[in-house]
Amino acid sequence: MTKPHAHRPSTDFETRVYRIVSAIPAGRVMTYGQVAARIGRPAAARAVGQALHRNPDPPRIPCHRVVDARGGLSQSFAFGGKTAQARLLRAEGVRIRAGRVYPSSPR
DNA sequence: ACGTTGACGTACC
DNA sequence: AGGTACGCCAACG
Repeated sequence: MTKPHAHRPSTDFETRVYRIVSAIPAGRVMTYGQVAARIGRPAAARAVGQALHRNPDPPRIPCHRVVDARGGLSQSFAFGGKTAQARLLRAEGVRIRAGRVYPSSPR
């Protein structure tokens, strides 16, 4: 049974993105580019962002731990933008400053 | 099937 | 240092 009726037509790409992001431990962050590179598509950082935007299971997929190359938080983060994301990260011990995680934040 | 969109990245001014 | 321009990739209408 290959997918009876998936209401979520996740593609392989998305599946891999979610899988990698789900594995990011609390207190640590990864960049879109790193996730993309890990999938084998180093230039697909933008697509990674798209996939996270379509995050099917927010509570299960800690997408707040993904930031851009400069450590910048997501402006369009679900419900609250950077504020909400910053709050989640701070709760895990990640230092945020001016909407960005510190340069030396564990990756 | 094509064009547009978007939670990126890097180079350049 | 900050802002602009262009390139990349996958999903969607």
